[in-house]
Amino acid sequence: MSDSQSAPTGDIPADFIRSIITEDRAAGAYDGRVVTRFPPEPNGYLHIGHAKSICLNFGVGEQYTGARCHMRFDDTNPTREDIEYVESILADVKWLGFDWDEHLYYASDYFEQLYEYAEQLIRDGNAYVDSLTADEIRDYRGTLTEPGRESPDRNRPSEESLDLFRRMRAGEFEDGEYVLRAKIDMASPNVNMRDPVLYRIRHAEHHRTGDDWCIYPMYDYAHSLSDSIEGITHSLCTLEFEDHRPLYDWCQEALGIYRSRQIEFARLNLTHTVMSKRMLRRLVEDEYVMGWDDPRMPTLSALRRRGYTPESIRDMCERVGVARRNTVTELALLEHCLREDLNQRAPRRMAVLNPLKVVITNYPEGESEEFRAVNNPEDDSMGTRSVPFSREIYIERDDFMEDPPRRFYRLAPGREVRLRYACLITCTDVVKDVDGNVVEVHCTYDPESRGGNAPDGRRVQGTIHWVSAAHAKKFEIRLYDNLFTDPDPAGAASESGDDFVDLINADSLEVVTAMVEPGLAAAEPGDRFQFERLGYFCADPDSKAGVPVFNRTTTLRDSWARISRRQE
RNA sequence: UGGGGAUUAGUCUAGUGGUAAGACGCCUGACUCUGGAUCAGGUAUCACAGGUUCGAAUCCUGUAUCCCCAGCCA
Repeated sequence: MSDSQSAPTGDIPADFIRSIITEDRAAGAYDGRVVTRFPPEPNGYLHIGHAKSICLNFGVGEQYTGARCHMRFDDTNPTREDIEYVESILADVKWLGFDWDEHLYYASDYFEQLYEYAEQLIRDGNAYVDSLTADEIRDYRGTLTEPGRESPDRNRPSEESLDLFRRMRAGEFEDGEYVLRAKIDMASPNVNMRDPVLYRIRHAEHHRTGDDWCIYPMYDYAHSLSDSIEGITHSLCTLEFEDHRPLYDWCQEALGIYRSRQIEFARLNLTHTVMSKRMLRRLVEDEYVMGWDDPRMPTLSALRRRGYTPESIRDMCERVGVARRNTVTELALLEHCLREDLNQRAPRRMAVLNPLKVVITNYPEGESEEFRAVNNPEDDSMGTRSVPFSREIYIERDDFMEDPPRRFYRLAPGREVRLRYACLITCTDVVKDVDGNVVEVHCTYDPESRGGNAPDGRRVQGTIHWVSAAHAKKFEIRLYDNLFTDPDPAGAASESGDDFVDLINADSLEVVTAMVEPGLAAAEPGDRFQFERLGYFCADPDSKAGVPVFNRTTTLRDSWARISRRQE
């Protein structure tokens, strides 16, 4: 048996971070506690990349007994933040299925305490108020290969710095007049350690503290201390903060406060999309997409609207794992996770996206009947439904070919196929317009095959979906394709010197009016279905009562498409 | 030699001195009232070059390539 106290709950993935945590527990570090945190700045919408961090931090918080994960907003820059973002972020984390219980925090809640700590740094000679301008500070900082120079204010007596710092807080100075700097090492090979700025003056209204403050702490300082204040044991962040770790440690050490450990991991990148905030904002603001939740965006709100399940996203994050290597995960993995999930739970329906009329010439005019259709072959408990059938139906244009190639086993002149759940039909005639386009197909049906099989046991190769013309509803369906056909749009753009928006897939959105089975009129926004042989679809919030609008979440795997492509 | 990281199949991840594992993708085939799902099989010698060792993806040395850092952003 395992030793009870340090035993993790359930199966824990063996990534390097969890290995560290498990070892720490076994060694009794942090009194056996495990506390992580997810710390976004409320200045934008969460995207699929954030999902990895959320799954990691909240995942760890769930997997070890007694562990927890704090939800914390790193709201230290009032000029770019807004309450709108904190609300959307909270909603997205909840949607993914995570819970912070009562542990919702804001760095801004610690402003007073952070200020006190800053005074302590000054008193201890570990920080000073500097009057250099932003340009001068940059100049004094040196370069990557040359050491920096000390500011003339570096040896300002601490009483004087203390006085100036208090007056900074009191609002006696303009933005930029003074900053508080840590006194570390201007010659450090790590430029982050060359007396980094800890506080700046910003006469701006903060979305939570209003105008209580006109000085705001910088990220490195606020983050390190917030972690310490909350007793975070493992502070998990992305690779680009690696060079900040010495400063993170310095802040806690100089103050002699609780020590947290920062551990960096590689962020998630996905093919066929962009993930940088700058690019996503551009797509929205220049109206290449309809908004942050346009179903083609990689934001969590967009994926939700498109029909992705939170389970599929979490599954993908788990499969991708956690490591320190910069990588790009194939979109195909996310799509696989999605299909696997939806295959189990999405009820089946029939819809024809690109209709071709079929007249069943030996079926009595004006009559109709109903066939029993299985709602989900993967789950009997989902039951069956009845689908109306009549003399005229619609089938998919792609399911008929006048002159079919090898291995095409759908409808063609003289061929017999099965209408799913209904009966066998044989094509007897083709009606064309003056230009020679097929506008209608005539078939006969075998009355003995009602239900789908012929009593003589003969087999057909193809089964196609259909909708009764007399009963069909016409609904709008939005078909989405990747926003970028290039797997690495950001990389391709920077390599060729093009603007990344020039790489946008012109066919990323196609709107069609489809013929669908009548029962679908009752679909509510958010309802997901599999339209048989086509893909997964989700009713959009744009739906009106009785008139849903569907988004295609993703297609089904299509091996015929691959075969026919290869035959060309 | 500015500093810090990384390098295992098309992609992601495991393996931490004993003869490369899993997932996605792709390819074969079986099955099928979704060309879906499912099932079976296939798909790399571990960036490179040396060295240590009976034995190296794992240890040592060197080389190469890629990523991050010079905001009063996070």
